[in-house]
Amino acid sequence: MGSDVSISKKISESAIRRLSLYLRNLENLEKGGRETVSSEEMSGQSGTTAAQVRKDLSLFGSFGKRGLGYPVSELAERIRGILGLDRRWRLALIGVGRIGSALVEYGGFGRRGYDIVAIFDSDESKVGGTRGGLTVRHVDDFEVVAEEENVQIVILSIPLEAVPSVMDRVRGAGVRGILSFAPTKLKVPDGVVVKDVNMVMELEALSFALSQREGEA
Amino acid sequence: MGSDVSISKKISESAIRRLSLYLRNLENLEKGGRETVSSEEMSGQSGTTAAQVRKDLSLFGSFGKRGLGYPVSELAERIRGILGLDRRWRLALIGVGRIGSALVEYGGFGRRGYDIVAIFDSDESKVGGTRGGLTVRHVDDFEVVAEEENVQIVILSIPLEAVPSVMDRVRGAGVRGILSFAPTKLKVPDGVVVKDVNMVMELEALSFALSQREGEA
DNA sequence: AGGTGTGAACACTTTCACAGCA
DNA sequence: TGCTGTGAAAGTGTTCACACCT
Repeated sequence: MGSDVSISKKISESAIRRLSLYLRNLENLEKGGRETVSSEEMSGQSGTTAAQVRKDLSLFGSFGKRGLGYPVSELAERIRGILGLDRRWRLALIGVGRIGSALVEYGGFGRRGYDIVAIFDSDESKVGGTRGGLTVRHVDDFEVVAEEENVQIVILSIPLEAVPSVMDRVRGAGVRGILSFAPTKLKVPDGVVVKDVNMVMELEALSFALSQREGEA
Repeated sequence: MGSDVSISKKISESAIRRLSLYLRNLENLEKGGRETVSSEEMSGQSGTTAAQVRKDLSLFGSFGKRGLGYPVSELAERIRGILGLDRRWRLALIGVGRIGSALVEYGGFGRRGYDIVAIFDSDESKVGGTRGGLTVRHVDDFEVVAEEENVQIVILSIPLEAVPSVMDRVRGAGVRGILSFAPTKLKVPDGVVVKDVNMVMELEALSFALSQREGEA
């Protein structure tokens, strides 16, 4: 039955991350005018194996042609569909510190379907200022504005001590997705999805690996 | 010779990430003056299970006391040792754009043992300027300076198109660890460890999860 | 009693290897 | 022939359950 749409299997986190990587590589190939690509070549660009690429793609359907490979543009389009990038998302950013400001001013999110529609801070001296063309609002107004602006995803770039109070507001607003830069495991109700970006954790994984290596040979 | 040092078992990436999280939670407990903590409580703060916590810790030794739990300060100290945080690391940052500047100016790395000792860019108009008290050097000087300054880890906050030329220099300098914000899989020689921080990938994993949910119920 | 440390069972992910289609 | 799609095998990571120590 052509139930192409709703996926019943459980898709792993890592498979999704790889899809995201494949997509970026496909988009580069597309720019170069390439028509088809093999799982072998895709694996080289993604640091994985050809079998892994085929398995990942086969979770969502049969996109390739045997003997030929995958059609570049079509596959890219399919992956965009899978990742929910065939639509636009409305984001709010809370915490206009160094990282928060850098993110708003970066402006590259829009190109990938993510529109930052409102930004917030609790610091009165920042409220009313602008970043990347948006006016900083007070975080006390978050629930109202989030509703008005139909915010679906929140980017949290706030320090540890701000987490409890800010999270009360975020939960109150019924936001379903959070991209968190806060250095802690957020507590959220069922149904809310959190992804963490944690530089310190990555650095620590790095120093662990380097320390290990020193011990050897 | 307590064979405490070199670990023979294979330690998973995820176990290390959890250790990093445990450490942060332990340091918070320490501030609150807590003496001991159970795997049960640690699991609550880390979003995992008590068994997982015990397994993770047991990979490196027996730090707890049956019937009592783990001594907070001592365990924190042990984890710091495991993660290679009982020493200082010398970092260089390449790419003083928005993200790069935010990272240097953040200044919080020093507190955790990571000293940024030099910063680089290829943009002549930025070279000679300062960020967080450091003078921006030209990336052409990277190899020389990295040697002089004994750089062990590089933070790469550069755009895609700069990757090939910058990576030539980084490889040439014999750096062993890279924390990359570049939106691609870096190609490095054996023995060089790379950790990626990729916000777009996390956002895409988020929109995938949210899209899935919409299909349901 | 209370809570760790850990082998054994289970669950999930990746790799292999090959049938089958263009 | 060339390369996909996929069951089956191998490998990894997580959970269970309980012996054992304080």
